[in-house]
Amino acid sequence: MHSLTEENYLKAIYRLSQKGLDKITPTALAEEMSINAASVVDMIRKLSDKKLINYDKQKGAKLTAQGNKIALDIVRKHRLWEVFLLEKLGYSWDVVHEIAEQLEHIKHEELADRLDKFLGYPEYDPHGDPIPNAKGEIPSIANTLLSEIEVGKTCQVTAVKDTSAVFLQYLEQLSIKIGTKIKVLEKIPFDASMAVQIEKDVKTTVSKKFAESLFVS
Amino acid sequence: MHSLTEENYLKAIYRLSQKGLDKITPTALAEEMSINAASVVDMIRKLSDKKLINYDKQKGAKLTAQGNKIALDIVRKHRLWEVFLLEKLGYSWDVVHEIAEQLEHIKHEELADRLDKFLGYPEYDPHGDPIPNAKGEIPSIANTLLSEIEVGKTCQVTAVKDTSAVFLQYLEQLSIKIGTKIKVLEKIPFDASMAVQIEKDVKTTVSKKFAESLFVS
DNA sequence: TAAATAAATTAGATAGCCCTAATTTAATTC
DNA sequence: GAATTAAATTAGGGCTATCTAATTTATTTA
Repeated sequence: MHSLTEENYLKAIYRLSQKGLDKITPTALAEEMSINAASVVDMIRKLSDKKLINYDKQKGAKLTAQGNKIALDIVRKHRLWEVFLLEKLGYSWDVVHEIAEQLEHIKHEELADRLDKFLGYPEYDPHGDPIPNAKGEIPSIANTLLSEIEVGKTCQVTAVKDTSAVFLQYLEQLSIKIGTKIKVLEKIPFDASMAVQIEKDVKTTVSKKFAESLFVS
Repeated sequence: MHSLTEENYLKAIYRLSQKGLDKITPTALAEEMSINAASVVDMIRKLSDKKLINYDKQKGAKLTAQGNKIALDIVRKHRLWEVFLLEKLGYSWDVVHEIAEQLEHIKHEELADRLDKFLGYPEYDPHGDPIPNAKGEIPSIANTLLSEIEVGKTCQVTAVKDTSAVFLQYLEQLSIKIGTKIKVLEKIPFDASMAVQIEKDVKTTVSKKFAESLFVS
């Protein structure tokens, strides 16, 4: 069996590789997990011994098939619980993450599947992240940023790239959620900010940072 | 903050005092928790230092007001999650306990209250145990055993005293659940077994052990 | 009450996961 | 390429929660 801590390492490795990091180094992991690099080195050895990752100083850490399966399972549970917390318990999307960080480690054979069924087999979590299905298949992921949309075009929010509470609260304030339509009215060359129209009424200006934190399609 | 382990000790102490044990000794706790008595002694010191319990070699361990509050909170969450698992995820009542053992430790300010609301403010868990409300008030508890019912009388199942999987599965097999009506047809003096009728049709004989494991009213 | 038994406690270890402070190794920069 | 800087690793601890093996203290029992 694997411990809660091991699961968190696997998840972090998964997350970093999803981010497109080609080489997952102890330092990168330490940074990601807010932990000391020396501790990471210990755990890397442990996970290697258990054949959950392969580690090579040149190539960094990579999940093995087995490690990937565990990581995906945690991610699946995390995102399902997020849906539960938001839809059933009425939590706001800036809070669900931290609770799901705990819930994702609850262990029981059928739990994920039963939860999945109860929630109606959702494909995306409240932040727009795809939920792996029981087979470990993942719906395609959004990759166009709001900042890439041309002036005059309208797009629809598919996911958030930044899931920090401050950003999510700001979105809440602007009434932006997954599915919200946004029309790009103008791009200001000076600071790459954008004038946008949110769902027929609201017009506002958002920063470069903002436009690069929202996925759209 | 208190650790998961501390919570489990507090819960065990609570459970033993609910069972009517007047003196909660290290040995009793060790037995209850399937743990070594020496470990218990250590933790008793720790919990005393934190003022969550009072310990006295003569009187044994007692929860302080603060310790009781934590224990009640865990019990509340445990029982609410059991209701969730049974009613929403369709788990059977012999399984919900072990999963709730994990879920009860999930920490978030409003979680218990939101779950409570979502479930419609249930008063009893699937085993008939009372669920403390947000104020820590507990509905009255069943205390009449099936074995105490006189011949000819009919009673109704309110709770199970024994929550082991084998017993619960046996009840399932007999179609006995909370609320089921049972009529006592005969008591056999030889071994204190009982002939009973379950809800108008089924007649069967149950052992002394069985009759002492079901609460009725 | 003395002896035997049981319970409580202490002492000393261990495993898991983390840390700081070297040290070694690799990558940059001058 | 030598010097500097950064990253990886090792060495040595710390803390929590557990254990086993004494030892001390109570409680029974003969």
